[in-house]
Amino acid sequence: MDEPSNGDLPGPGPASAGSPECEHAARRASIGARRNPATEAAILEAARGLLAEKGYAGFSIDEVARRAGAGKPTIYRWWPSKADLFIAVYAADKAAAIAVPDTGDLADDLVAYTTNVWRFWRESVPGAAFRALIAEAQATGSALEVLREKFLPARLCDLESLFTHAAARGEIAADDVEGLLRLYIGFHWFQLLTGRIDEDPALIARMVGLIVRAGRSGRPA
Amino acid sequence: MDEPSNGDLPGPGPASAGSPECEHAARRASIGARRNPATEAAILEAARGLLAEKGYAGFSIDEVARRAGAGKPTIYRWWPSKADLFIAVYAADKAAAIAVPDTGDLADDLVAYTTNVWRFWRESVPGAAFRALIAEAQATGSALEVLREKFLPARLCDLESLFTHAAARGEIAADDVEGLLRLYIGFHWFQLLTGRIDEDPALIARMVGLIVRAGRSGRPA
DNA sequence: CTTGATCTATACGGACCGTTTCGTTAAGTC
DNA sequence: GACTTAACGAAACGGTCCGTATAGATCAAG
Repeated sequence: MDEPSNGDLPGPGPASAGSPECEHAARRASIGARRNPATEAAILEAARGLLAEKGYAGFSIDEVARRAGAGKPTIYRWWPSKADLFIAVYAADKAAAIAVPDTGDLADDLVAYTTNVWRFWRESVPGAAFRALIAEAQATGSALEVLREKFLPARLCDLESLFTHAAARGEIAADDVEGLLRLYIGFHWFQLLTGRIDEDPALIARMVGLIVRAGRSGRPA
Repeated sequence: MDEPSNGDLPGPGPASAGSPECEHAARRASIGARRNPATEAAILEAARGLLAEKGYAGFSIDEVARRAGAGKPTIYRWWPSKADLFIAVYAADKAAAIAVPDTGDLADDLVAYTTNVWRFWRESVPGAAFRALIAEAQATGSALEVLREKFLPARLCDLESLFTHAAARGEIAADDVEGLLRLYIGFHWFQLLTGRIDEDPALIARMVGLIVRAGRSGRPA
């Protein structure tokens, strides 16, 4: 996640003294003129939990702020849009995420990889974050841009490497890599967006079979 | 559009309020214990216009009611959710919509059909309605159900007939029809949701080529 | 004439938005 | 040590939208 880090903030209010100070120790005050990691963690964790519980519909900045015990301005300072927050949540889990198999057989690799990704989407928060991001992208143009220019390329490179490796081995035609990739990604989206990522594993094998066949029959003889 | 009572104007607003001649829009009163077609048309037209202008983000029931000169309860009575309204808007235009080619060649048919559909999505409101419906389906579970159980099957049958006809001709294996259909629909969605339905027509031909090849190589020899 | 469904209009309580103000805290700088 | 700078939580702003409730008017059907 990139840091906006624009030093273009309106100055703090004029200083004055005197206040009731009998608060619990739980409050996370500023740690000075820099970002408080505890605050960031609390916000991301709150966003994560809220997304897991309520999904896209029930996701609000107000509620994230409440849960995190954070101020809304703090959230808006670093994640100017919901899309940014969704991406951050996705990225936080993505680290410990998905193994990219390389067995030397495209079909086997695709089945293994797809099974992993679907489980990742199904069993953890990022699936909800991904769906939310796509939905948000249909609402606001800036979210669409973020999705297309920033999120998508990063997400695709693993899958792309599967296809390019297969092309290097001669399993499929190099010219078809991009088309096959797009076809397969589309299938992923379709399943995710219609709530069908928990279907029969045999479906994965069948669809992978189609993809591989398409690529194989396009090889230069 | 039939104006049931535009001549005598039975007192707009409270009984004493005068100057009916100054009113530019005739108030649509009830026409009795049945649905007023003029009201329905006005609401759908307002929804259509609003969707075209503002897209999913700027779409609100309040604004539709304002534009249609209708009461919110009237809208909620017939279209309990936004999803229902989106579907109605889509269906209203779909009538005069998309020809289903049948040239006897699957690739030609798919290219022609896809070109038509993409133009339909691009140049008219239903594309926005479709995107909005998908987005809404990520937010609320009921919208997802409507999308999956009601909207999708109706939209898919045209495309499905292309594949089943091709299977009947022996162009592709009958077993692959459903998989190919899902693959191709997924591609459609991916392009639509990432704002790429205006890309190079050559893309369509290339992707259709992949699909047809996958089906062809799966035929029983 | 009564019943019942449909219409517009308005108001409601509540949630959320994105921003602003306020006073506090502490790191960085001189 | 004093001053500057920026991040912090809390609260409140005006505004929009939600979905529902209420009220009075209209008209078809029984």
